Amino acid sequence: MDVISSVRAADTCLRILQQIAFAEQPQGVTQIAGKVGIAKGAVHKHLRTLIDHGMIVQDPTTSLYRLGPKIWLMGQKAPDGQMLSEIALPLMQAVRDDLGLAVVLSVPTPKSAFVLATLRSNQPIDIGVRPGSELQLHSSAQGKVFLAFGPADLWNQLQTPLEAVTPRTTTDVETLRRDIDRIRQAGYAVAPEESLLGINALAAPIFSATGAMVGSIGLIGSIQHLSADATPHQLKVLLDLTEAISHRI
Amino acid sequence: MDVISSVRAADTCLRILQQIAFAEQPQGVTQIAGKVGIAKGAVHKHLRTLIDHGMIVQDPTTSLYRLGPKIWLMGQKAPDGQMLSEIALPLMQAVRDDLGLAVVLSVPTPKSAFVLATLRSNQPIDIGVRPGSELQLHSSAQGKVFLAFGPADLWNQLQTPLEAVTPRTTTDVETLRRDIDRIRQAGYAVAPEESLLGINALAAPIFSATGAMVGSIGLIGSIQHLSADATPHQLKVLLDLTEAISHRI
DNA sequence: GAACGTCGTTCTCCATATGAGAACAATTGG
DNA sequence: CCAATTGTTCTCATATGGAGAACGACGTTC
Repeated sequence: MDVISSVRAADTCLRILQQIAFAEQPQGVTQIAGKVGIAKGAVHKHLRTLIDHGMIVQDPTTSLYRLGPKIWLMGQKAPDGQMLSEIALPLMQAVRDDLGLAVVLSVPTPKSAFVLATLRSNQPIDIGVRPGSELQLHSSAQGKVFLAFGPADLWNQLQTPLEAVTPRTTTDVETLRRDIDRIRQAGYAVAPEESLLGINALAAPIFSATGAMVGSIGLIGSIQHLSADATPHQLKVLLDLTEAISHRI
Repeated sequence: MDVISSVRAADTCLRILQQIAFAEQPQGVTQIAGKVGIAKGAVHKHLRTLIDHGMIVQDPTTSLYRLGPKIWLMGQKAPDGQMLSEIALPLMQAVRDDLGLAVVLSVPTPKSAFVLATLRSNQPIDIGVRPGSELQLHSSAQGKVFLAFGPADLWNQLQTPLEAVTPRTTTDVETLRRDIDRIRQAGYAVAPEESLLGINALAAPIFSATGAMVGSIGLIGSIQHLSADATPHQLKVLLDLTEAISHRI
């Protein structure tokens, strides 16, 4: 029962680490145990391990846990993020100001689209995506971009049956495949209300100099501002943006 | 035999992650297995787990492993590093240019002094410390600063018997205790040839606004440039630096 | 101030996940 | 073409991780 396995305890450890990393505030043992779904005692052992490595620290007064210095240094050494978001963010900003839509930068993981940086829309009712979120491959515009332009084995990572996140999510594999083919031809993806009713997304890929897909930009907006058929202006701005970023990498 | 335990597999996982993070180049399975000291097969399982979480990525062409985007984002969210090194680095730079010695910023972990950032000396033969290194508490100037000014339980974390890194390392606990007392009074530590023969270090603590010790600055140089009795000028520059940093946190 | 609720921490114990080691597959270089 | 590297997968005995309960330390409430 070991076949093609990963390490359970390590998985738990990383889930705990993520929980702490992407929480708004320092977390307590009970809180973490609840979210990760394992016993308090076990979580405590993991936290001790993480502390021993300097990955997290425990506030001496509140006894809550937060990220430690080693994580920061490791982050400095991660190659892609730095470049992508230093190059991409200024350009994204211009697009957000032009269109008034939320702009999202994400990169592919083996099973999702990982949100690296976001700019919230500047509308009164603003829409945003939390950095650190992972968007499903089949129910988001950025995910579908990755399926269309990413490595072939991404397709195999798809969890079937496809989860119906909303009534408008594509759950039929064959339909999805045709959608992906269309996206590959068009060079961009739309996902009207596939992740959340009332919300639409438009996304296009970013390529490195070697031609490999390294990420994507997504525009997010309510169906009022971003219809299922994107306006030519929105499309042009998006594709100009992704091309500009691709060009500078 | 569980008592006061941590999680072995998680420990292994984090050691592997560090190995990848602080290596100069992308690492292969065999290389990692060698350095971490566990079987290749086991390492492979851990790497798969880390990939599943987006912590690392495997280069498709070379099949080597390097840090992934999630680490970068987590690094952005780590609170202390950002502040410390944004505030400290410019001030450190001035000191390096003034004295020509290597300047090291480190923070305490439960069992070591963790090197966050360094400026190498600008001499022809330059001396430096790798960021990500962990200096022992008893055999380095910065470690002794932490013992003197840090939380009391750091002292209990000391591995006895004390390892004799060099012939001049203090290995007697009582001698070390007296040394620490002296450091606490003087406000700075020296560690002539205690880590490496021919090399001396001078260090002083950084305090937060609440009076807690949050890190230290170390000056590193050959015994020619930095003698066991530091010059008044060197001492003044160091203490001015740590005070300036403490003041701005 | 006593009884309560909640927190972080520690303990015991058993099903089981883990890591050693060997074998396999896939490259690479001589 | 063989030899010597890699990265990957497999099997299996045994160490180990997680459930659950109990503990000690706070803070709150009546």
